[in-house]
Amino acid sequence: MTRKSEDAGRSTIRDVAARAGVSASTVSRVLGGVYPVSSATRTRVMRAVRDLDYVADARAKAIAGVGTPTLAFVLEDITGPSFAHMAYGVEREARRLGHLCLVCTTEGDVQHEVEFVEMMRAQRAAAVILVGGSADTPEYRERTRRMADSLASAGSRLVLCGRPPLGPGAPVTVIEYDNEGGAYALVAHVLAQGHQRVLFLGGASDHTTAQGRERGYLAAHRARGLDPDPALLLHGDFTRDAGHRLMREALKEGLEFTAVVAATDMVAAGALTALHEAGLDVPGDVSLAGYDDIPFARDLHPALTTVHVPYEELGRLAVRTALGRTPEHPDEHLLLGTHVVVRDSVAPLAE
Amino acid sequence: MTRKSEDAGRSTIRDVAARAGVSASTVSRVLGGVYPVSSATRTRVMRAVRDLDYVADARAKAIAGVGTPTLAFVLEDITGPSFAHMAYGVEREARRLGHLCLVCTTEGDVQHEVEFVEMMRAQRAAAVILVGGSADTPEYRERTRRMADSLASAGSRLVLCGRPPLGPGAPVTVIEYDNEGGAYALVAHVLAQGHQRVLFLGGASDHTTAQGRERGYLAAHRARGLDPDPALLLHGDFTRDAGHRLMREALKEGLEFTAVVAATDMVAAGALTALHEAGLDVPGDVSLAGYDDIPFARDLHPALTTVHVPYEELGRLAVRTALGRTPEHPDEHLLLGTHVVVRDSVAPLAE
DNA sequence: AACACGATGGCAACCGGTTCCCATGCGGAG
DNA sequence: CTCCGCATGGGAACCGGTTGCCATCGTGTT
Repeated sequence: MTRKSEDAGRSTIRDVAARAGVSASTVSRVLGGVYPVSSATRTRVMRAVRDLDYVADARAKAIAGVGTPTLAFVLEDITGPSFAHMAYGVEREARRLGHLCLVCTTEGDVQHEVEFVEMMRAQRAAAVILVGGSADTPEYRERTRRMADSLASAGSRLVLCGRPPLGPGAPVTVIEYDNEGGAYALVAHVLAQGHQRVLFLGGASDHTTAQGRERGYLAAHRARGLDPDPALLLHGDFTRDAGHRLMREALKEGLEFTAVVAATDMVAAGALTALHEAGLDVPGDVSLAGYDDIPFARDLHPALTTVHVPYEELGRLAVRTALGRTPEHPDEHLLLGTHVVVRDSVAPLAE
Repeated sequence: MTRKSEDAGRSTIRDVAARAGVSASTVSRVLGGVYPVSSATRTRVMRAVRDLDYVADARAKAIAGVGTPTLAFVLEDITGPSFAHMAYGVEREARRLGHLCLVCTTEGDVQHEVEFVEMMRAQRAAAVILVGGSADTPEYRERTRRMADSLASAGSRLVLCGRPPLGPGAPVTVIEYDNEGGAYALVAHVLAQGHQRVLFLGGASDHTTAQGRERGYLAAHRARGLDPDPALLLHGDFTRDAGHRLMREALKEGLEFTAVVAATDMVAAGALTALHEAGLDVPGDVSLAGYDDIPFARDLHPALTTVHVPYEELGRLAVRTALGRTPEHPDEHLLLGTHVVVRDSVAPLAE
C-alpha cells in the first residue's frame, strides 16, 4: 500500500512535510526543537518522521551552516603503537567535542598528504592534524607552510603533532614532545650505570624525531665529559626490522659496546631478538633501552627500560588547542615532557 | 587593494565567476573538465581560481550528487594491534577506491555505536563497517539488525567484520575469520607435542571471538579423545593485563598444566611475563601459544607460536565487498582462513 | 463588540554547488 | 550571399536543508 518501507531512508524533508500535511519549514522547526510548534502539529510531524524513518541529510545541514563539524587527521602508519595511541587521543577528544573524525594514512607519501589536505579544505574541516616526525627540509617548510596558509584562509587550522615547527608567523598549532630531553635523561641513566660505549640505534638521519633523540644521546655524553665514538651511531628507521638488522650487523662486525639505546621500542624489540639470537643475555651481557613506552615494553624479557611519551594526551591536546583557539589565544606551541621508566633491561656495568 | 588574501578560502563559485567575468555555470564547467570551454575563457577562470585560492565546497558537491563518497568504520579500541591492522586495511582500500574514511571508537559502549551509526546514515556514508567481536545476544541481533535495515533503506550498507552474523535476510555483509579452525589447529599442535593439561586463557565468555577460540580448544581435545579439565578454562578479556593476572592466579592456586594457550597474543604477552616473574622457563617448564600473530609476537622471548590472522586483508575485503555489491552480487558472507605460525614457545613435553 | 496581541505556520530566499535547456554568434557549405 | 549547424556560455531549476519575514487565526481585554 504505502511505499513506506522500500525507500524510506531516501525521503526528504518535503516528503515528511507532505505526509504530515505541513510545510517543510515546520518540519525543520519541529526537528530543530526550539521554535514554538503546537503539540498537535509536533505529534503529526514526529509520526511522519518515524513512519518514513527520516534522518536529515547532514551534508545539506552543513552547507546551511548547522552541521556537525569535522576534523581530520593524517599519519604515516596507524599500525605503529605510538601513532595508534595518538589516534586514540585525537578521536576521543574529537568525539567529546562533538566532532566527526576523518583519518588518512599516507605511508610516507608526501603527495598523498598534500592531496588529502586539499580535500580537507574542500570538506571545510575544522582542523587538520598532521602527526609524526618528518625530514625538516626547506621543501618541507615551504610545502607545509602553504598548507597552513590555505587552511587558515579557509577558516580551518593546521596542527603539527610531533612534527617540526615552521618558524614564526605560520598559522599553525604545534604540539611536540621533548625528544632531546627524554633521550638525554635515558642515556644519562645508562651512563650512570657505568657504561662507556653505548650503541645508538637511530632512525633516519634527516627525521626530526630521530635527530632530537640523537642530540639527547650526544648531550648526555658530553655532560659527563664523554665523547662518544661515531662508529656507535647507527641509522635505520623506526621499525622492528631495522632494529633487528642493525643489531645483527653490529654484532657481526664485532663492534664493541656494553649497552644499546634504541630510538624506539620497536627498534629495541628487534634488537633484543637479535641479541638473543646471538646468545647474549640482556642485561647480563649487554644493557638495552628503548623509547616510547609502548604497552609491550613491559612484556619483553627483560622488561624494557624506556622513555614514556604521553601519546594519548598529545592527541587530545592537539585537538583541544586547535579547536579552542580564539583571537585571544592565538597560535600555541606546546612541548610535552617525558620521563624515563626504569625496568630491567639496563644493569650496572659488570666488573 | 584587492581583498584577495584575507578571506580567500571562503570564496564561492560566484565570486570566482564574477572575477573571471563569466557565469557560475561556466566556472563549474571549467572545473568539471569535460564540457567544452574556449581556452581563453578557461584561462581567465583558472586564473581567478588561483587568485582566490578557490576550492569547491565538497559538501555542496555531495548534495548535488557529485561528492567524494565516504565510508565509516567503528571499532572498540584502535590501540589494539589487530584492530589497528584492520583499520589500516580499511583505510588503504577506501583510499584506493576514492573514498574518505571516518573513524569512531566506541570503547565498548553500545550507545555510542548506535548513535554513530545514525550519524553515518545522516552523512549518507556508502558503508559502515563494524569491527570486532561482541556478545551474541538477542538484544545484539535485534539492535544490529535495526541498524542494518535503516542503513539499507538509506542506500547504505552495514558490514560486520569479525562480528557475529545476524541470520538470514538481514541486509549485511559479513566478513569473518575462522576462530574455531585456527584454535583447533593451534591446540592440536600443542597436544601433538605430548601435552595433556593445557591451560586456556580465554576472553569474556559471551564474546563470540572468544567463544570460537574456546570451541576450537575443546574440539582439538576431543579429536584426540581427550576430555579437558574444566578447571583449565579461565576467562578474562583480551588485554595484556588480563593475561598477566589470570596467569598469576593460576600459578598461585597451584593449577597443574604443562602448556598454556592464550586467546590473543596480548594475553599471551601478559601471561609470559607472569611466568617469567614466577621463575618459570618457557618453553622449558611450560609451553605457551598465542593467537593473532601481532608483529610483536616474534620479539617475545621465546618467540611466540601463534595463529596468523590476515587482519589487513580482512579490512580490505570488508570495504571491497561492501562497495562492490551489486544486484547480481548481493549479500556475502566470507570466512577467511588462518594458519598457525610455529616459533619457539611451544616445545615437546619433557620426560 | 471591536481591537490588540501572541502563538503558529507558510512563503521564499539562501547556503554553494551542478546541469538541463536554450540563445547567441561564429564559420563553412551550397 | 544565404542558410545551417556547431561551439560556447548564460539563465534557471534543482539538490536538501534552514530561517527571516509576514499572514492568519484565536483569544483576552476594555
